Amino acid sequence: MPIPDALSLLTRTPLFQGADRDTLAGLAGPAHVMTFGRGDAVFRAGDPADTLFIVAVGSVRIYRVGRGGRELTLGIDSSRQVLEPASVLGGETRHAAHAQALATPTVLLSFPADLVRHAVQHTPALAGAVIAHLARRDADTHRRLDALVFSGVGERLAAYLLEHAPAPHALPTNSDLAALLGTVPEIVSRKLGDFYRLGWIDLTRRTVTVTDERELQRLSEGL
Amino acid sequence: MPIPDALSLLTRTPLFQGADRDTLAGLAGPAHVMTFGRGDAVFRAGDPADTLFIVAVGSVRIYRVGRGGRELTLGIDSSRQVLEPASVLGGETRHAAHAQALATPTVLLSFPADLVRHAVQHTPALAGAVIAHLARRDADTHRRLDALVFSGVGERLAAYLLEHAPAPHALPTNSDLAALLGTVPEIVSRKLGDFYRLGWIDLTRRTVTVTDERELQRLSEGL
DNA sequence: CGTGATTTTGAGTGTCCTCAACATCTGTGG
DNA sequence: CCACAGATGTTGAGGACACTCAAAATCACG
Repeated sequence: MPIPDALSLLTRTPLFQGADRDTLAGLAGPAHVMTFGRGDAVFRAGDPADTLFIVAVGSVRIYRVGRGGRELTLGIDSSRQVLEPASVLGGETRHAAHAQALATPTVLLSFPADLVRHAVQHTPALAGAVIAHLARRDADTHRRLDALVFSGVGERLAAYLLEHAPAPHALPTNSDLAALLGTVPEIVSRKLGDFYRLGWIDLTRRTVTVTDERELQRLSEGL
Repeated sequence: MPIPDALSLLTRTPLFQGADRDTLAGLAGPAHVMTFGRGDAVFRAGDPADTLFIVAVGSVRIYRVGRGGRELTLGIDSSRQVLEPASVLGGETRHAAHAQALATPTVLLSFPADLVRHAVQHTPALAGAVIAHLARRDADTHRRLDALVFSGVGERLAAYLLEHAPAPHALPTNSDLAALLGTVPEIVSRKLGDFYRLGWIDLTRRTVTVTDERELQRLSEGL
């Protein structure tokens, strides 16, 4: 499990494409390496957002908690992704969501937020990459909004399967899927069962494969 | 109905705070003035996103259309707001949503997107303002996401009333409210009726006032 | 004062959620 | 290799909520 050094990770981080080596080297200096185990909290909503984390190894789930402990996953960041860039790079002082390591080990590099903000300010190419990245996130989130308003769990699950299971795919737990789709585990179970009975997916030992892409497509688009 | 000249509008546009006068003057040159009436389409989803619009007079609704013609309002931009900054400033080539003028007249200034992008690239203070703005939008949209997942129409309507009607407030039509809250007009009507009967709001000739802030607050937080 | 849009209300339906019981899987230690 | 415990998955029943369709009432405006 090699832990890449800060500089080589930075140069391969999509968000930082376009920054010259010197700028990145200046950031790499004060970097810290942090290691987490599955389930560990990286930060919690309300914590000061004074650190920028980049995933080196493993992955991290960003989520919010609602009434009754129900969770909504906002995103999952794996290698070379930046956690909650909006909170840290826009001047937010506190995190708006929780972050939790998904794998053991999950290795993160941490950078002082003000240093990163400074580098972004003074490196036009970097600023451009950050803007493009935030814009893309904005578009994604809006797509998710209208999926929640305009379609049901069936549609959203079908879309998930089409995206992840053209080839055999190891399903997350029903709880994880539910948090991703904005529902509860029982409903995920029922819908998966429905799809299986309809012959649209194959499902053995938590491995799914889409077998009738056409029908799932039809469903995900709402008939 | 004075139409401000492009430069003075630009200098007072929040998104462009921090740019020096010369930069803005360079943008103001190629600006066009466009006038719309209530209901006119400014652009539609799928249109090329090669123009940046800033509202000078009136307001513009950004929305998406789902199955059965149901609409979801993503945002309403009024004076000095920039329309769909994410599409135009992040390198998107097409608009992801529709935009429609809400008032007669609605006056917009239009700027070539590549010019604006260029200015943003080369003016660090501008880039910083754009990043902060996009980050704020990101946070807002995530708040909306979890409101949709974790709470019902009643909660969302209560939150709307608390935000807009501490003082008497002219209600939009039920259809408009429904598009804002992610539901249908009939439900808005019923919920407003409930609140009225409970004595939580006063409602005369489409003007609402919150009369029992405490109860609405309780509801909007889910008991 | 009439016409078209909007609001209100009723009735019926479907989806999702909750709670609870039961089944299955996974990994551990005997 | 088996037995067990805890986690996860499945299924049933009941209820809450939002949506649809349709009719009636009200409003806005010329």
